[in-house]
Amino acid sequence: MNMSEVCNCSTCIIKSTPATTLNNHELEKLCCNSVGISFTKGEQIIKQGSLSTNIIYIKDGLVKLHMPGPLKKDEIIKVAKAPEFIGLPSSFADRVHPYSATALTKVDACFIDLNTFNEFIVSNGDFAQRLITCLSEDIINHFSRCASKTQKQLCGYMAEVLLFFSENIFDSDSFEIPLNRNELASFVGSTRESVTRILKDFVDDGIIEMDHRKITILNAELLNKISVTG
Amino acid sequence: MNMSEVCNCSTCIIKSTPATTLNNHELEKLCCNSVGISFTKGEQIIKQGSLSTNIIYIKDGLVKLHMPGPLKKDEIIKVAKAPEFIGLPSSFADRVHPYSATALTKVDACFIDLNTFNEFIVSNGDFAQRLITCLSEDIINHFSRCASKTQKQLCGYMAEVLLFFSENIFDSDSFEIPLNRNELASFVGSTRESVTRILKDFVDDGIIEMDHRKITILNAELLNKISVTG
DNA sequence: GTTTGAATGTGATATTTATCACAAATTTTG
DNA sequence: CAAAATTTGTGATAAATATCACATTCAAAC
Repeated sequence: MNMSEVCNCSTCIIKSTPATTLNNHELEKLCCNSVGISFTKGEQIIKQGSLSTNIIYIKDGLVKLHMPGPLKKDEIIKVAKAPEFIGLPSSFADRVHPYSATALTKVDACFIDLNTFNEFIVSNGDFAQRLITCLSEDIINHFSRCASKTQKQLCGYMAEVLLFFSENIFDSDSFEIPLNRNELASFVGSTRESVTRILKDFVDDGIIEMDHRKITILNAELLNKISVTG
Repeated sequence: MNMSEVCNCSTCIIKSTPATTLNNHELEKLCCNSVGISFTKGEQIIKQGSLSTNIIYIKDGLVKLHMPGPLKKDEIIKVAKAPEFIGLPSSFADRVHPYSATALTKVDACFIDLNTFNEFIVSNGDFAQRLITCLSEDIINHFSRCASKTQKQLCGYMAEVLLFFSENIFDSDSFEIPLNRNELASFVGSTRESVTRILKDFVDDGIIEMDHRKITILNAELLNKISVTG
């Protein structure tokens, strides 16, 4: 964790949507009440159970949100890609984070003082409105992800997840999955062994090519069909 | 659907948390831009795919939020109990409802003009803040429900659902489940037959008493243990 | 009150996925 | 680079749940 980041909110080019509504004065205030922090791969950004005293904005990198499920098993709720806020809901509801967040790559984050953020919400209606949109989109995404997970069987959901990485995260047919098999399992809600087997099936059927974590999608159309069919 | 409700926002005693921050002038405005509508059991309040042009606030009754999952199967996302907003996220994100809402009992609802609501967000910071809290709580609840659903096996999640109805909805050990077996199945993410069997097991083990949809929890402690153990 | 249709229960069976046990490969560490 | 630790693959088996087919009960309509 490196806190020596020198950066200026006014000139920052990776502003969040809400932050684009801030005027110069507000941006200065934001700058004085936030700090840039870098994390290396594997470092914990949010610790489940801790108090949420900062708003966390990811400027660069990939993050996994995960929580120990009702049973002991760790469950990955979401793989988030910068730029994006993480842990927003817990800042406004419980105040205590129900989940952890861990860096999957090198991550640059801004930690913003919660009170300052709240002042913007109260004093700047547009800011509040944009923030509400961010939260709303997050819920809706989660709804559909959850529905897929419950209804599709494993191969269908695995296919969806591969397409998610390809389309939403890496924007490429070829990418290195930032999760090991165990993490993949807790992302799709299954076990390491089952994940291995499904992936092998995809390889055998010529749908993907795989070299450890490196995956190349050879037949996106078929993969999509599997994802849709379930 | 009955639109002849006469009610006054200023004197309304089932105000939403955000609405408690409104001053007299704003309440009057709310009143002019909202309308009370009643629904009978089974009526559709939100139709999936329709445009969200109103904020919907449930003043009385039970509602199910449900959407056709990735496969054809209907999935019940949530059983909501008044007082509560429904369909909030879609009003601020997509504008098109990703799910339907159907009355499980007689329902009294307020349909509030979206523009008016947005004006409050922009002009009244406290209103915005309370609304953000509502949304945040909703996400966090959904996170944990989703985690339970994926990780617990059916009997564990069924137990959780029974306790949910008992504790969160009816506040009683004895209640009439407002869903038929098929709906229950799409709530817990399983099939009608499996739901029947699990429920029967609970009866056989003396954990619940059951007469059709009427359920009495005899051994809440054990039910809770099953829910926690998964 | 019969009739009709929907909802529910139940057994037999098939599928899917988890679990266990261990081997092989890979990465990390000293 | 060797040793240790972690991650991954794989087969055999078990467990959970879905599916199918049909009987039964319940609710609604005439």
